[in-house]
Amino acid sequence: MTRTTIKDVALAAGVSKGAVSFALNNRPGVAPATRERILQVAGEMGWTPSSRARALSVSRALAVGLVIARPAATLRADPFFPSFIAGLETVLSERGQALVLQVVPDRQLELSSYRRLCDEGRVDGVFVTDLFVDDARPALLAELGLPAVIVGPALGDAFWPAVGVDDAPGIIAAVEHLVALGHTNIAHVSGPTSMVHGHSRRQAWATALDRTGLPRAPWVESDFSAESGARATHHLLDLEDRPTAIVYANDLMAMAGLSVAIARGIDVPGELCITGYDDTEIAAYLQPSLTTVTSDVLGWGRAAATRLLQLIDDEPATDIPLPAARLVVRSSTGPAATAQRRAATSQRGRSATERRRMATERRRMEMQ
Amino acid sequence: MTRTTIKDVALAAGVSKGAVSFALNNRPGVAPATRERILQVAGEMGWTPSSRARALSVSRALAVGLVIARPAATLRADPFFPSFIAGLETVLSERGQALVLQVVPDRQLELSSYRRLCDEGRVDGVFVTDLFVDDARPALLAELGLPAVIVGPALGDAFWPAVGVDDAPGIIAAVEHLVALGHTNIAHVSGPTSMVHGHSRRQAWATALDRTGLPRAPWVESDFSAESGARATHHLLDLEDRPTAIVYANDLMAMAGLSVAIARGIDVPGELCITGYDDTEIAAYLQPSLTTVTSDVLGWGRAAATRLLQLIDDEPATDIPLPAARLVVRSSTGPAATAQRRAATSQRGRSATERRRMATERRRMEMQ
DNA sequence: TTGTACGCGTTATCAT
DNA sequence: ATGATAACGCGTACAA
Repeated sequence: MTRTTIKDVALAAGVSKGAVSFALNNRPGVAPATRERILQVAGEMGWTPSSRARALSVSRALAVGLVIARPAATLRADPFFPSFIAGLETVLSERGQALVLQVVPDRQLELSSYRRLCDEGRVDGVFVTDLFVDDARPALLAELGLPAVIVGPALGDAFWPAVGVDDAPGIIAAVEHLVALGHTNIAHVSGPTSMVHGHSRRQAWATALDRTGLPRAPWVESDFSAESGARATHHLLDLEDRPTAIVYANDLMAMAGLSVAIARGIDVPGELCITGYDDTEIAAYLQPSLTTVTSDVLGWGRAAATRLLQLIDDEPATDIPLPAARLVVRSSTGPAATAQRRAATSQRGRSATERRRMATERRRMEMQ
Repeated sequence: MTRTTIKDVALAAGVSKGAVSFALNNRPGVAPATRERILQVAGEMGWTPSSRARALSVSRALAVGLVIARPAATLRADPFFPSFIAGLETVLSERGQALVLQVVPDRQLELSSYRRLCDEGRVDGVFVTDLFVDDARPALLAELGLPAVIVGPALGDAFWPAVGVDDAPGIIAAVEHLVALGHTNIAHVSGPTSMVHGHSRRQAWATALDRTGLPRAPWVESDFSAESGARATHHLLDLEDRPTAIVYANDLMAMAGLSVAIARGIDVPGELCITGYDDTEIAAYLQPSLTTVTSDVLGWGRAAATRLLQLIDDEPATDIPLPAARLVVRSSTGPAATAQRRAATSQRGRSATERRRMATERRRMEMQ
């Protein structure tokens, strides 16, 4: 028993292949009665057009590509891709487009990966994620003539459309939240500033500080990993003029930082406030729970997919509104008045035991 | 400027299309000199065979599929898929196979998703993950005649080959580790026992307890989420005969449980020991760091991909050895002698302040 | 080695 | 307006 083809259906319905094709893609030129009969027969025979044949004949891959250039170790800790891909899928699957995924360990292979996807005609367009400040991909894709959507904040001279949740508002909100609580020494642990989202979050932090007229605060460039977050935190806590708050560029580093603080006997948020970015599942369940920035990554994926399909089909771009990144205040941030006083007296003044008592007291209250 | 095809290359090299095809797939029947010249010309013209045309002519999709049936919320917190996919890719990409990924929100859509992938001829085979104890997919795929590899521990009457890291040894090692430390009341927080990995981990826990002759201990069925882990932990800690150790079926629930314990003023590992499963990136950086089970998910992906391609090509199965899941001992587990004593006296005996002092003392030591 | 049929829909051309 | 016919897309594979 071989696969049923359009020919079989045509034969069974007593019409030509063309008629079947027209009926299926409901295009004019087929009498309503005939169309009905054809669809009926096709349904009975359980025929679905072969996407390989279709792809060849329409000169389209009927698929789009996503290349992720990350070592497996850093990929598994990132909550972004699973949600983003889930978002893409909601749009792609209903439009009959497949998602071809490639994972490569570094940026060099990434370029050849895009090139191959294009040369082999596997995809009609691609998503570009994890953009670097100096990224070769947009130019390569322009040269290849392969439609692309940049996933992330728009770059200056964007040849390709960018679809992204701007991360600045979230970071700015975090800083403003801390300022409102009375903090004046708000440090930052950034991602690699060679990456667009590492850079933009650092920039947002600096801008927010400038706006409020606060003096420069220390920052450490890290790489989004737990290990780098821990190291950066140790560095900041060893400073003469220790910050009373640290804004991290992601949750993973923030969580590692939180642990470092606890291990050093520093009370959070009493003596040190911490904010993250991503709103990881576990963030709300930490002790203390993590104040962080959340964004609609699922919607982001939907928007990116929609935009790419428009680009591929030469349709005009519709504006897809995305909710801005939003600060979620939890218990890793708190009033600075207290924090200030405590930080000032922590070395000698108040005893370590007393500080711990206060910390536990607060936890009890949080539990209700 | 239109795409260059095999015809263009043949013309330029002064040979027939067939010759070019033979040369490219280095098959006999072409003189070495001619072959050389053809490849030379093809290289200069930058020609890569169109995978759509190839797919149609060889009656193969040249792609394999992975369908993930998870709501986005639970998908983003799972460290498994990113690593697993990275593992798949190392094998697939070098074999010229594309990975078609589908994400659907529930099990019902999952079935139609596989069916469509097959009917449209998009893939030559698929991976089946997140197997349920009573799962309809193996039968469906057998009926469709679509090659499949079950990702996970082998089921009884496996029609399809299963490739998986057995999770039992890891859980058993965790229990034995706790027993060796002197624990006698070792509870378990499981995943859904309707899922194979939820079931098998619970089973492993029970088996390990039986082996050591310990009495039945309480367990709570949860759903792998942080929220359910927290709830289960509260339940266990409210028991009359409170466990001194809890083995969780994944890190996310374990981390939530850890926070619950801390919030309730219960010292970990002093009064309660905790183990997870997955070895999430953050696990090593928690305070206390989490004892958990690690497995080579990347290698698992490689093995699954290798096996599926063998199945598709009707090649004999080669045995791909996978390292067994391994316990990683960190500081969320500790001597039970102490734990026992403390648990017994915690209500009245030793004061809360004193317990906190000891906890902090230990943290200091961990930091070195 | 070459010529050509084939895989399977889509679409342009043509006849009714 | 309906529907049939045939060319096309691009490699692969077999007969010549």
